[in-house]
Amino acid sequence: MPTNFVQELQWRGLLHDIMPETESFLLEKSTKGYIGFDPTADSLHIGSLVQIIILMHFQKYGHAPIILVGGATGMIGDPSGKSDERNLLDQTTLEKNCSGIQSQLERFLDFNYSLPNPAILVNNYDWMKSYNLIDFSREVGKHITVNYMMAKESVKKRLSSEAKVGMSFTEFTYQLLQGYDFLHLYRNLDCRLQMGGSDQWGNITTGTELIRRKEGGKAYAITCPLIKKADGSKFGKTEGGNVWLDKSRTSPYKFYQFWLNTSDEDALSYIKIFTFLSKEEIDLIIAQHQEAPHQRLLQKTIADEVTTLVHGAEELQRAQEASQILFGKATGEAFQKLTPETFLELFEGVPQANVDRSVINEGLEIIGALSSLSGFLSSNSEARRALKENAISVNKTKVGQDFSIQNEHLIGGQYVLLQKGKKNYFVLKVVD
RNA sequence: GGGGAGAUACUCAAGCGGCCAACGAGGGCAGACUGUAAAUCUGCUGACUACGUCUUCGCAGGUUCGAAUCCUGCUCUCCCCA
Repeated sequence: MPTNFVQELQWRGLLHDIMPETESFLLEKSTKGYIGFDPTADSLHIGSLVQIIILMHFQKYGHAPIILVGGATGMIGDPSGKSDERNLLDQTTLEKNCSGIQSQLERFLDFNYSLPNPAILVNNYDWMKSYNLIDFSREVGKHITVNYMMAKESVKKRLSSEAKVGMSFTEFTYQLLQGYDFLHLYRNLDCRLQMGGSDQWGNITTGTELIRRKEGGKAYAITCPLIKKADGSKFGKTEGGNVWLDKSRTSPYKFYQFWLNTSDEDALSYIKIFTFLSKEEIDLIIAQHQEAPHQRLLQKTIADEVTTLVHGAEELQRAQEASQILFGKATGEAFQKLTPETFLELFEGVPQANVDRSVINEGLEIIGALSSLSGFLSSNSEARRALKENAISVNKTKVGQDFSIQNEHLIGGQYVLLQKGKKNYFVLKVVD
């Protein structure tokens, strides 16, 4: 059994790099630690979920987690892990994004002030906005040499020949701003620890260095590995793009499905990273999974746990029911018996288009229904192609090129389900 | 400022006057197989009123019966020197 925060991260595979003495420091007393979140969108995605979970563990072991929303640093753009210069975000977008992220985080961490270690949320725009260039140069710039900054991996990479474009001064300065954040939190909130993905190590150490030189203080750092998929592709992406935590961007059903589709290999590590199950429970599940891999107990457990964490038990149940209907035995006839209510719940978040009832009365050609009329597929050519490849189903039944949609195909007299392949759905809604 | 190289579809990358809607690779999509997985095999991957037609090879002109391919100008990128 892990007895402290660092051990917990360690057995879960969440520990990549740690500054010496960090573990003993955390054992000494309850402290504060922060992770920065980039407000590049108004919702967090599952990439950030790892960071959130780390903060949850952190709070669980009696420390106070600080969330720093990068309202100011978001305006600059972190060069870490990027080979191109980033686009700058404008201020209104940033404000909107910051507030979106804040409200999401409240779900995961306890902000209750009566606790000894409540979560705290800060936005670096608050102290950066009025910080002028002269002060910055004198207070921060003076203490860090360019030589030191150039030695960082994130900078080196951009200066080397493998980079396609040069690095702007703006991005070069980024590490100083992030370093200053740490200094600011150290001074004002007595924050002694910064955590983040392993790509942040350089930026974090600029902060600890700054604290050492300015204040003669000791600050600590922990990074976690970047989550990778066994096949090398990027974690957290699906055909539809990012997997978001906001249910209006990624429906709970899709979210559930994302985890359910995890490969066996990845699932072994994900269950430790993304669930709060104990080591004993996890070992048991893995053993059972290996007995009967086709049951996919491992994936189901992860999907259940994470969906509950992010969307709650009620949404999980719906996602499970939806999955049952879509991937269970229900096909063709059974499917067509659905009530419009259930149908709608199932396909909440699935793209929709309206069609006039008169069109259906005359019989709607499948090619038109797929492309020009609905926009499900981008062209008639693509529709023809898909039909030729036997990829199109209407109401879970495969159809060919000459199929046309009639009144009898309507579910509850109102809906038709179009489908390309196994996982791409589209709903046609008939309107009078 | 001087010299050199280059810009081709989602990405990389062939093609260097007609046989080019454009080799190949990657990616993506689909089908078979399966566990809603992985691996593997197969097909597709500019558009359309579709055995035909139309629009694409940085941008704008020109030469030619005919150009992604030749010429001129422009824009942008990279490399070397200062």
